[in-house]
Amino acid sequence: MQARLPIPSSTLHPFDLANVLDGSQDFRWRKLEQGWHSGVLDGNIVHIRQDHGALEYRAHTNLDSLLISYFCLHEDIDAIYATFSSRDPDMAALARAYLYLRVLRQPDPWECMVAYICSANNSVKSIGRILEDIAEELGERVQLGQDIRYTFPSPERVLEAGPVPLRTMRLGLERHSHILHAAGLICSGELDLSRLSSSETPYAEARQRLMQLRGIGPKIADCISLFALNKPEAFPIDTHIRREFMSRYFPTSPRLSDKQLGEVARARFGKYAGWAGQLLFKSRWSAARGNGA
DNA sequence: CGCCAGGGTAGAC
DNA sequence: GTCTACCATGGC
Repeated sequence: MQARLPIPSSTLHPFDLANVLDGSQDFRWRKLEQGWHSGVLDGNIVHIRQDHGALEYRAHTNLDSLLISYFCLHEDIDAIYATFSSRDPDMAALARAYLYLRVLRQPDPWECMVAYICSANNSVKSIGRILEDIAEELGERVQLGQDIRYTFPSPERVLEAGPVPLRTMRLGLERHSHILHAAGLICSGELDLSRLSSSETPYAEARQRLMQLRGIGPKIADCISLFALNKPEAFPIDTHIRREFMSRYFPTSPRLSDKQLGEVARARFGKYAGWAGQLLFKSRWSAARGNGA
């Protein structure tokens, strides 16, 4: 089936699909021809492209609500940006440079968890390759037109497959055991990701729970909280954001610890600190890759 | 060939 | 609490 979703118009922060998907948050999107993008969301293969003020997609079932949530089409984007850019000229300038940027709300916290466990000391390209390898080996084949993709396997599927497939993939840095460990906790009910995703679970609690897992430290717990658990105040601190934040705001002060930096950032940017952090990341990331914007 | 990649961990102080 | 070596793999 084909469908169209209207995109709420914003002159301040217009929607730009290609740039939104290039944000290095969700690693499995592929570019097709004529502006189409191929993705696998929550077990569904989907093709998307932007047609001016609408999002056009092809899928086997109606994915309206899933896509609205994923792209935050129901949110007041201008209001979100206003929370951190109205009182911060520097951040307002950065927001103008990256008008389109959005924090995606990934539908499967488990997949997001695996992705960012694999992100430790690894390149974005390698992370994407690992996720595709896991999907092709343990997921289910899905097809749309000539496009063949694989769903991301459930924790139950990963657990039942055991250590051999993951070990064979040579993920490096004990990542295979970290993934299997997390899958075991989810399947036994010791780790309830849907509860952590609930608005009743505060950011600090979700973060602390995630950090009890092997291979998940402060940074990766923040990434999962921000990208998949609906905790917009999570502020992942990596080398890019640290350098960008310190050079912009504290160029001469001594080094802040990660904990201090996170607290300062939340005090400065407020509830949507994570969105501000993504702007900082985008700035540093684009510069490092030689892109002007 | 060497260096780096959206860090985490254990062990030392 | 902070600092350090080490971790495995692929890209460039």
